[in-house]
Amino acid sequence: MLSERRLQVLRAIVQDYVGTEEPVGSKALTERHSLGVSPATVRNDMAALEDEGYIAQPHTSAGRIPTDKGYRLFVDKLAGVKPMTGPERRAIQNFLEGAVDLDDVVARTVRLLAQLTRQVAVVQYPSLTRSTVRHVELLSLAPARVMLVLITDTGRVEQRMVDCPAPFGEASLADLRARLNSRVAGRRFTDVPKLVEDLPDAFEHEDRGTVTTVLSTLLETLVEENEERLMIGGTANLTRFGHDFPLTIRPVLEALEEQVVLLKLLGEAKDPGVTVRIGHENAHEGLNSTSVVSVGYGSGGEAVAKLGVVGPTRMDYPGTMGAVRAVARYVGQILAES
Amino acid sequence: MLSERRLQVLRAIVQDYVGTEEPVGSKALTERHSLGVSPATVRNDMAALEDEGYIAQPHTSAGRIPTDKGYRLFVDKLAGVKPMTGPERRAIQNFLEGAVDLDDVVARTVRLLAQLTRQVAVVQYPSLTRSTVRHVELLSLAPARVMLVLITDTGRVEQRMVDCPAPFGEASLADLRARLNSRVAGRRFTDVPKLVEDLPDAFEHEDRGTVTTVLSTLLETLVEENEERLMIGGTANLTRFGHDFPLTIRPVLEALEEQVVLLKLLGEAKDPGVTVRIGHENAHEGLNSTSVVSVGYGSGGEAVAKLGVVGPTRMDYPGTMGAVRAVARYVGQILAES
DNA sequence: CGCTGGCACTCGCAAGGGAAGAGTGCCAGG
DNA sequence: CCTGGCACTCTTCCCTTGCGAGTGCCAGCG
Repeated sequence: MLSERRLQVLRAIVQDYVGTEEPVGSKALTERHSLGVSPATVRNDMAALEDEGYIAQPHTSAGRIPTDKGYRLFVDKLAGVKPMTGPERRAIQNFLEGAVDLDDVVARTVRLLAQLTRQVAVVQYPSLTRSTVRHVELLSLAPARVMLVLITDTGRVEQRMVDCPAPFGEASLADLRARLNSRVAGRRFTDVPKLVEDLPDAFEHEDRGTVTTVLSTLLETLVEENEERLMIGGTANLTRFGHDFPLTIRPVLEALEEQVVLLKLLGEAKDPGVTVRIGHENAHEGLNSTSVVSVGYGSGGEAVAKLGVVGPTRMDYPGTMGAVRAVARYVGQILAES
Repeated sequence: MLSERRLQVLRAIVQDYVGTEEPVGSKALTERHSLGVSPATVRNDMAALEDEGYIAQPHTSAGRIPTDKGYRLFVDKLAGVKPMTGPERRAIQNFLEGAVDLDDVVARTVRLLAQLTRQVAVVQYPSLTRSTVRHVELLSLAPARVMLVLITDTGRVEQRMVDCPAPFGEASLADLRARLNSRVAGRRFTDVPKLVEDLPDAFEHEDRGTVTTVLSTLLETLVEENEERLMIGGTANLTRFGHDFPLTIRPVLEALEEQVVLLKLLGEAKDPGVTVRIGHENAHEGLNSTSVVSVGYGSGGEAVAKLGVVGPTRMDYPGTMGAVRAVARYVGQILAES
């Protein structure tokens, strides 16, 4: 177990390193923080912290930098979440309120997060599977061609083209539309399959094929998980990564292009609160020198999607966590209103 | 006027520099290209080319590199567009054919372009203003709340919420929907305002306010030009920019985040064919060391949107132009089919 | 008149060699 | 258990030197 002072030393190291981006030595530490002890004592503490794996030195004659384990301890025990100031809150609210549609909400959120944290922001569109159905619309485009439009309570719209096995009359279409909506409107996506399974029985034999086709397209749309879209922004902030950054930035950019990777990344957040994954805790190897701060957001009490930022492990954790949490909260409000 | 041989020297310099990324000297040139003259002669030609501003030398004792003006001459006079090979064409087609919806088409196009050119790809969504209306749908969400869904022939879907001044019955809504569609379906967006201007007259007095509101929302959606969305990808290719790239890459990333800038960039393409803007020809100053290769694409004969790539001025122009042109062509086909 | 080989010159770049400085670990004393 | 002192280890920076690539110019040749 580490003594209280050693924890303070670790905290000081993290703070200084985050600020200066340079390995921090014992002398500088005692000068900048009033620890009440001499550099020599700090050196002993540092040696102990290094033995435990919380810090490391890049070269023999350099100062110490925190390891992933060190950051982890810092985040878990030593740092709180820095709340946003009043003006910041108001700015967030103002900025988000101007949004005209879901795309716009997401776009604004990304920009906002990127600006606040000065890092790369990732925002997932409200997930289909956790939303409820607001309305299903069917449009006849040709005798045997129907367009299916699905509208969710979060304002998201999905559309699919359906090629019917047989021509489908306007009357039947209207009938299907009405029956479908009366069953699924307002229901959760996960409940929809059960709710519609006996629907074809209500139709004439000749229409059943088409009804079945339409329904299966609907179900496909509902479960289609690769339809989990997201938006990223603030990639220009990657240039603040560090000195050796050509090597670092490349895999990060590549990872950011892989939606699958990103979704998994955000998806790992399980806590109701802000989740932080540091360095090697990220499964994807291109992101081994980055940390991901993420949180769920949603219109009601429950999270329908995630958002977060990706930055260097050397980041201002309290500030970033504060910003992420605040933005998620306000986005949730905006979604609830619309 | 430059002699034929000097033009060949310029072409050789561009080709070599693009290949090696290093300033090219007179000796290397004569070795790699059979110009039929000695290095000394080439030196004279180089001096002349430098006087004319087509090439420059980074340091006194280095080889020459092409200037923007040099690239311009190369693109205009010295290089053709390299057509895609058969297998490449087939790969493009296969890759694009799997798309399920417009978003997917655009996403695939971006990935494809980025991979083919190994550069940053930018694809604009088919513009609203140049498309035609496939269908307008109206959904009653609450007594005085209507959702307007607009579907275009390119498969794009836009939706807006409309708060009505007065409650609006289902019957009136159905009436409006029918009248609206019979007038505008299949028509070009630009014609819509004229087509609907007398529509409120057909309704009862009490509904006119609502009809007017719905219509004006529709018109807003049609003209809303900042709704010009686009998708970018392949940013990881930025790391191949060059050695001094931390300085170069930053402004480029920043420019790429500004949709406005990008749209303007693509928009500048006026030619029916592939447009190339080299270095300082780009208005935006962050893109002074990049070239933009863009072209319009569309489902029919007419272009409804643009796509292109952004890369270092030192790029393989013939290959890039070929890829951009081919992709645009196939995307157009895909859009026409859907 | 244009091309060619030769030659002197310029300069950037890489390698080598100190010198300086930062930071550490350890030890003896309070 | 903390502190000041001290020897030691590296990295970093700077300066010098040598090399090589590439140029520009010139005299000669077809």
